[in-house]
Amino acid sequence: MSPSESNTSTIVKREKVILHIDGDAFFVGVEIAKNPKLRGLPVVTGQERGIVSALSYEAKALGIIRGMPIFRVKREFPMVVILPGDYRAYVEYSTKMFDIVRRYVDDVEEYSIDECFGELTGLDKPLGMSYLQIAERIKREVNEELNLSVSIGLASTKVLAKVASNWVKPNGLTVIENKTAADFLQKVPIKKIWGIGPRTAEQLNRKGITTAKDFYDKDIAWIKLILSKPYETIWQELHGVSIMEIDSASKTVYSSIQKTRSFHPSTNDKTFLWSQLSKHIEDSCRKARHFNLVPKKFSIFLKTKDFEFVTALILLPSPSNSPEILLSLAHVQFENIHKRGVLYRTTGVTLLDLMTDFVPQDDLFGSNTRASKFEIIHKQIDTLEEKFGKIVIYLGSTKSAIDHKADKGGTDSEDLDKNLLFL
DNA sequence: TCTGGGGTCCTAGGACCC
DNA sequence: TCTGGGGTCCTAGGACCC
Repeated sequence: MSPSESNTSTIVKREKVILHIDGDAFFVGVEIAKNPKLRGLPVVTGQERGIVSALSYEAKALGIIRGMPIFRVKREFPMVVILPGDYRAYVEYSTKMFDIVRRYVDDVEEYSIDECFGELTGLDKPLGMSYLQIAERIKREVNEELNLSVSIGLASTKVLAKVASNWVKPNGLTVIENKTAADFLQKVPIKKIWGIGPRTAEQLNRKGITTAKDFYDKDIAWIKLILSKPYETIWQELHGVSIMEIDSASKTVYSSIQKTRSFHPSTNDKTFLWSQLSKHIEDSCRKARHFNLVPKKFSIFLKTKDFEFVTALILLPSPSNSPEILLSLAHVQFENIHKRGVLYRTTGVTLLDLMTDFVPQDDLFGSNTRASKFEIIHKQIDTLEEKFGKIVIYLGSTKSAIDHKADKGGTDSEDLDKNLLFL
């Protein structure tokens, strides 16, 4: 190589090849894989939640939609098979699906339980297959080994790969080349593009942009002028310029931990609302301890019947994942934000500014000494709970939230009584 | 007392995703 | 989709500092 060549950074910008794989009606797909007799039947999951979480294509054809109350499904569509969610199995199948992709691809981003991206760029030569053949192999192996239907997209960017995998569903395999991207985008409503939600779609609609092609045809300067950075990225990606990297670092750290629950009917009952928050604080702290994370602050919120948020942000004097500490601070704020006569439908807690491996420093006022005692207790409780394989111990302030759940569950209430202990 | 210009850090809130 | 639960990222604006 001559000096001039090496100087002029002769990095040929090779187009990337990105694969996106998306499970078809994943939860229901797993249920069918577990029990093939269900194939071809209208099936929904979500029995335990009281609303439809996932549904088979046959169920969709009947007019059932996600979020529909289970009682309505029972009443209006008695032929439908209603199943409780089996999250363990979904995770298991998900892992197996990603493992199949990893047989061919090193760089895999697990985007959600039923979706991943894979970086195929340059793998055609070593694998001795075309990119399309690699995708076909992956698809066939998932189909045959897991009895699972998936749709795959192949394109030069993540955003286009998402468009592609969505193009033919279920059981599709679609390639979008940069040359033909515009033709595809003509038939895609702008709100269907990954990263463009209802707010931005509406804003764009008002400016006459209704299809992804309309957006594609705009000048980048125009995009910059009226939208923010993420939308510039989307525009570039639609044009085949890969900006978004495949993020294969496996996800073990969280930057926040959230627990929320809605209930029906909405209520103003202070004791009940507080016990819900109490449970959320306990559950979120438990999760934080499990991942060895400690929040520096946290927020509590109430959502009104009309979907209005009221939140309170609380700074911890010293980082802690002991619920007792958070509870005492949260209680004051709860008193502040709870308004008489307002009906609430949801409560929630978010742990924020999570630090890892926190070792409490002693301070002059001994507040950390207090925290340490709680920490010791919780460590012991966590060990105990792990041994029994289920949660056995809650604080007294949480009791009525648990009782409420038992009421709703009906048959579980005996079980719950036997295995729960309140401090 | 008033006047600049420019940098960093933090926060609240908005928007999005599955 | 009249709306479940769990997340992430970006940005405008304020505080504070030369």
